[in-house]
Amino acid sequence: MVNKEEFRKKIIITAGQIFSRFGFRKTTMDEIAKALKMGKSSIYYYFQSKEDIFEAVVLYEANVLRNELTTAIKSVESPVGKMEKYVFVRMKAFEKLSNYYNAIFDKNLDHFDFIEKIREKYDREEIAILRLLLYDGVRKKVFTVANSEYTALAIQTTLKGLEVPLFWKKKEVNIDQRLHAILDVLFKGILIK
Amino acid sequence: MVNKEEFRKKIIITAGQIFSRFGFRKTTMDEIAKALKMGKSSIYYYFQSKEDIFEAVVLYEANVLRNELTTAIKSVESPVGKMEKYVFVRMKAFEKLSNYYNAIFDKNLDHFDFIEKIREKYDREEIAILRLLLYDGVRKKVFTVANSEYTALAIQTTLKGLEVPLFWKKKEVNIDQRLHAILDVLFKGILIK
DNA sequence: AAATTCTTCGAATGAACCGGTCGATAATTC
DNA sequence: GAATTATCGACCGGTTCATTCGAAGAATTT
Repeated sequence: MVNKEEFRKKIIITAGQIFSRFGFRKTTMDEIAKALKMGKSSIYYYFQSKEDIFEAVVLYEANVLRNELTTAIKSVESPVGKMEKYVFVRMKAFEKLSNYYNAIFDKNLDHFDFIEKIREKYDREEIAILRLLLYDGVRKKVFTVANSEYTALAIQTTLKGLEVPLFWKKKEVNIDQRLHAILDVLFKGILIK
Repeated sequence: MVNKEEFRKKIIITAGQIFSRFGFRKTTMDEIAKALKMGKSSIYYYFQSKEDIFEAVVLYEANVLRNELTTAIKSVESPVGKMEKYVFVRMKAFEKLSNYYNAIFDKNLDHFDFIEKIREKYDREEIAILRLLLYDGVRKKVFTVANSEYTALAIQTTLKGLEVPLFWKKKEVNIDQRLHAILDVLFKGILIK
């Protein structure tokens, strides 16, 4: 191995794939080890515990999401496009992540308070981004917003509302459809006539 | 409950959803019971064992697939359309079913020989359908096939080849793309010039 | 309404599983 | 060839899980 840190990352990515598929509980150390073609005990050379791996995965995944989101909004010019892109990428990511959450709501997972921390931090970042998108739209005379802070908060609340069914049942999700509808409403209520 | 058989079916459908998501091994009786809003022990009034439920689910699912396939090919007129539709529906179904298989390849699942039986029966049926589709195409002067039996077998082999990556890794599957390519090749090699 | 049958369930059980430890032993570095 | 780094098999104790069993709640029959 080139480097211990390198290999930790490999573990994080591999474990992340399994976690995201089966959740924390249903994923076993043996599976992770097998996927890495190594003995179960070897993993403990790199991580203290299963929970530690999980934490690292969530941290890593949060970073990936952050990057995806920032590149996503950079890839489009128009305020409407940026907002659309942001919302889509965000929801797509949460769809993928829903299994992590399912795992967490699973049982007595009180000791995962770091998730709460991440979520809070991420929420603040999201508000900031949304406010920026709104502000940019206003500057370009495409949006009309009384108070960007409050509007950003409102949008975030809506997005969180969309998350719920994802974590509720894996059944058919008409998310796309509802997403379009919501964006439509959002813009029609926001755009300068 | 209206009827014991009715309720067995309900169990099969509910259990099927969970099995298809987590596989045989990772699905617990408690989960099935909870999804049915009943005590775990109650399930044993309807089924002898977890394996029995699994068998019933696979049987049921095989039937569903059969129906989907026959209605699919009936929904289109042209031989090319029939063949396309058949192949698409079949691959879509196998994509969904891949988790079942993952479950089976999991461990020492030797006692699931009924799967082998079903597969054999299904393979024979598939050959029959494919041969019919080919024969129909020939009759309508759209296909030109030397020996419909052999050609049907060749097509089936190709389809099975497509299954492999599904059961290999859950990773991004560019199945759709490859499917199109294969159908293209198939028709170009088969169609009357 | 008593008896009988159908259905549900909580508690118990024994076996398998699983996260984590430990000491041995390769593999690599110095 | 000693020291350090990395891997692993075997094991442990607690947990989980499929399954059993007997009790008892509903429903039906007598």
